[in-house]
Amino acid sequence: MLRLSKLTDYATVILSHMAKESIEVHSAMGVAEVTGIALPTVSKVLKILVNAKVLVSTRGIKGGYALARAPENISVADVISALEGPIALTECSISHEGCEQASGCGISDNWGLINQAIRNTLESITLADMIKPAHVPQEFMIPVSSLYRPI
Amino acid sequence: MLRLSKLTDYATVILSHMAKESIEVHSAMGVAEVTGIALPTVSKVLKILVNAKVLVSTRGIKGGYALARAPENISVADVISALEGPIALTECSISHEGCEQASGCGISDNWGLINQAIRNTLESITLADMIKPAHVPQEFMIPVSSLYRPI
DNA sequence: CTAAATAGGACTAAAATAGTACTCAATTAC
DNA sequence: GTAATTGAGTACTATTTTAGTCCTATTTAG
Repeated sequence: MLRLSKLTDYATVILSHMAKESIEVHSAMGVAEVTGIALPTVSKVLKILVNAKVLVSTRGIKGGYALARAPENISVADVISALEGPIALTECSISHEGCEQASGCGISDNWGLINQAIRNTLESITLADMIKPAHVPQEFMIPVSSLYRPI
Repeated sequence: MLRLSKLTDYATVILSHMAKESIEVHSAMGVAEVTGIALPTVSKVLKILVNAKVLVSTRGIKGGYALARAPENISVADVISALEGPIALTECSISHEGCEQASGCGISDNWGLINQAIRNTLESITLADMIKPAHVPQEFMIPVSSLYRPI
């Protein structure tokens, strides 16, 4: 299904919540209560997001988590790659190691193209967009195939 | 990593091979030999592709598999959805069942938008494109975010 | 010093995926 | 008509990945 892991899904829910609220610092427990996600799981996700520099944390009795930058500057791609690593559909887009196909394959460049297209899409959408009510435009992308035609 | 399953990867390799060869009918064994993928696995993938109507098969002593239509008319999206089901990043893009977030969520419409963008990308690329040498254009998509701005 | 909060890592259980094997059905060559 | 060849369908097992939990530091306000 080309689907994201649950943790990534949680991450978007958590970040949307944090972006919507005006308060700056959120404790893991607070987030857990609002989102309904179990505390240990929330905690895990928050830690990962700090490592990925999407959030910043402060420890201690008044500590908690806050967005590392404005919602306009946090892309969906940031969130996904924080939780799932580099955005690449196929193994060979990351490394060719152990790919017996290597020589005869010839499609890996094309995968690179596809990955790039998807990465662009995901980088174009920010947390700020996610918390706005969506309006779905009729046509919102140029088909990539048009670019394969002779320049 | 947002990555595809191995079977989907195999499917693209197999289909590329079939699209490149001028002969029309390929036996499972032949494909296995050329691609280096184990026969039972090739066989499994081929059967799935027949069910998804990407391939057609004929049984009997001269039987085998052939593309159901021209490579120009088989998209990467066809292949992915054959192997992995509908292209949707999040569970709630397919069904809202059992989503406690339901009321307060408000981001599911935005996920729908993202999914649509990715689906468009994948539908734009065909098997014919995959077997061509890639040339990577500098800029090949309009950023989706530009469409969030007031119409 | 103590309470409240995050950091980091280890561990377990559950689910998805990959891969294989086996039996049935169809077609063709002879 | 029969045997050989090829795909169809299904079921099973092993492996890998993911999810979720818990425990033990570390930091800081008061």
